[in-house]
Amino acid sequence: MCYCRSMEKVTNAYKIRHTLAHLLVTAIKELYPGAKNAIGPAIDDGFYQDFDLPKAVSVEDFPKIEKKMREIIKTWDTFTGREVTLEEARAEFAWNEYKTELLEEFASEGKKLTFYTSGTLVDLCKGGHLEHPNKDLPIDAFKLDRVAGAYWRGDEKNKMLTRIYGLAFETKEELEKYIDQREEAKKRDHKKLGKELDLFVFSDLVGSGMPMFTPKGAFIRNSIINFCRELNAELGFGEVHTPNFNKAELFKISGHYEKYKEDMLTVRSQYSEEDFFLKPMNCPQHTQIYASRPRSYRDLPIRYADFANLYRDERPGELSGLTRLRCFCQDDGHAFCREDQIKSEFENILGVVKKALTTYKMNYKIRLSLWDPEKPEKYLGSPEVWERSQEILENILKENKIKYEIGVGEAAIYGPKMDIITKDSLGREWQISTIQLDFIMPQRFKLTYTDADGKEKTPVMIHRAIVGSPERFMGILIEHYSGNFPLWLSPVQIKIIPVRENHNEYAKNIFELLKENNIRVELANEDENLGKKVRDAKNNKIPYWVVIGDKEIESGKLTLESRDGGQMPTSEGENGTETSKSNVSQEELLKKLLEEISTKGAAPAKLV
RNA sequence: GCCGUUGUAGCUUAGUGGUAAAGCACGUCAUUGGUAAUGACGAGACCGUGAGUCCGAUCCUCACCAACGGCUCCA
Repeated sequence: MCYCRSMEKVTNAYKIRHTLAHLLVTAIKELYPGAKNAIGPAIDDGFYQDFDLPKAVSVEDFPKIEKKMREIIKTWDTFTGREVTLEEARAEFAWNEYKTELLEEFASEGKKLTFYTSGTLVDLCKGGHLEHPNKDLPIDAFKLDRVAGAYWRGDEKNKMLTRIYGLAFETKEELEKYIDQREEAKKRDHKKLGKELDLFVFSDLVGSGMPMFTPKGAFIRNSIINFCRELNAELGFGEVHTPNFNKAELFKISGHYEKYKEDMLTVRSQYSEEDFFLKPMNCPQHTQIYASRPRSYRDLPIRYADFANLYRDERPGELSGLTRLRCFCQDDGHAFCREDQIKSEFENILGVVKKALTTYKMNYKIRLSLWDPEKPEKYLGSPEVWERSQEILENILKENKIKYEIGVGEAAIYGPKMDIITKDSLGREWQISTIQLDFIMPQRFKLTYTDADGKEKTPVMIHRAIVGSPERFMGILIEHYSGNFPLWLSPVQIKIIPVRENHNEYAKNIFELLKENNIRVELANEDENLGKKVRDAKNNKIPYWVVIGDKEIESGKLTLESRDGGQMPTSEGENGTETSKSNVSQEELLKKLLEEISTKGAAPAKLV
């Protein structure tokens, strides 16, 4: 069965991948009698195929399955299709409830039913195969990759099927290249680099999804937060400080209790009947700061920022490094404003988001996240309010000529949003920045302001985050920079390396000079040889180091060396590239460092 | 939570039904060395946790915990 999306381009690689999915079906049905095949599309790096299997398949069975596939392919001369009647289709797939469900659905939608045949295979399919599989399929350019569970039709209420993933390319070389690239990407993995560079740790005793940041890691996390603070000040967001747990009542009014109770952690007090909850977000509390005194239309927008810890009871299988945690924070902010202020508020925030991501040299895309009108129960508020608020957001993007894609069903429970999406080293997408429009929460908390005409009105609430969650963002940044943090984010910025013991004193003077100027400097005065000291600096991905020996002392000039040849690190950058050397005076060194730190480097971020 | 994989020293890994090996890192001593591995010696692990089978379990079985890759979810 194929799952060809009509938009999909039927390239040769597509045909190969799609044909392989059919081939896998045939092999599995021979090796596992009683196996039922469900869907099996071509994907970016190969294909997958879902099965309902009589017994478990594990990766150890892959060689046997691949061998069978290579046998069967010899018997596939042609791949031909023909249209069939609903009756014929029903009869052919009476044994397979998944196919039956699909063919009934296609028929009811008035779609044509087609069977495709090759060798002994007969499958319900739209087409898009190699015409002569035995001649055209490169049999050494595919490899079964992994096995995973997947719910039938993506619904967790349905039966879990076995999904077998395969890698497939047009040539063996491409396959090998892809596997190598994936290995390389794994070297950038923030979980691996986080350990190697001593940035954060987990402990079985502390619990899963609860990272502890070491001094170096905490430095980076704090630097990310402090940069958010600078940007918040620019936008007029005043930082507030709020408690970590609240009465349940707060979340009942906000609506989170009803919709997200399962994801909230309970706190019990021996002095009160009702449970408390560790807060999974800050917005309800911020409404109460707003509500603490009467507000005039002249006061708006009123803007609060918050970096409080948040707690979410994520399911164990969903946790992942720093990108998905149970305890984390957001660079959260809420603006309460009038309707006529929505546009400028959004534009200002968009501008600052762009500035931040430009500074970090991140690539990103913008998604307009809308509600799913077919599942209104997932959201708060009436369809009219949703239509109106979605239109406002879309118009802002259009007027500012900003490229965006639409994400149906990606909205927050209380309103539509603009999300900034970026990728990790393995190509998985993560939301970072977000700007959300909310007409609902202010109503639920009965927030008001007095308008120019003396009447009480309800403000609009804008929820926003510049980097999303500093922890997640740090994980993505580690991969983005391959651990080669720019100078302003580096826990250690420069290392002073004396060649021999008798150079230690001179080196110490330079160390003190830099330290007095708030440069994060280390002195390598341990009794080790030069090679080892330099190696340590490189392994720790320290941006700069200075070697001090007789030459330097005589000339009064320093030999400054840089981790990345003087270039700012890129996501393609890696350890071990050539370093650059230059001779500078102490004053020049200090000036150069201070300038690079204060500007944070600068080059336009690419909108992809 | 579900499907699959994994868990041996700080790190990376080897290995076995009879309580375990190596490299790096670490410590001591020697080496005063000009840019990715100076030498010698030493210390370091009840083999994720708990139970079971066995004369005996790191190894086999079960349960739990945790990590990784997916699915679902992601305020």
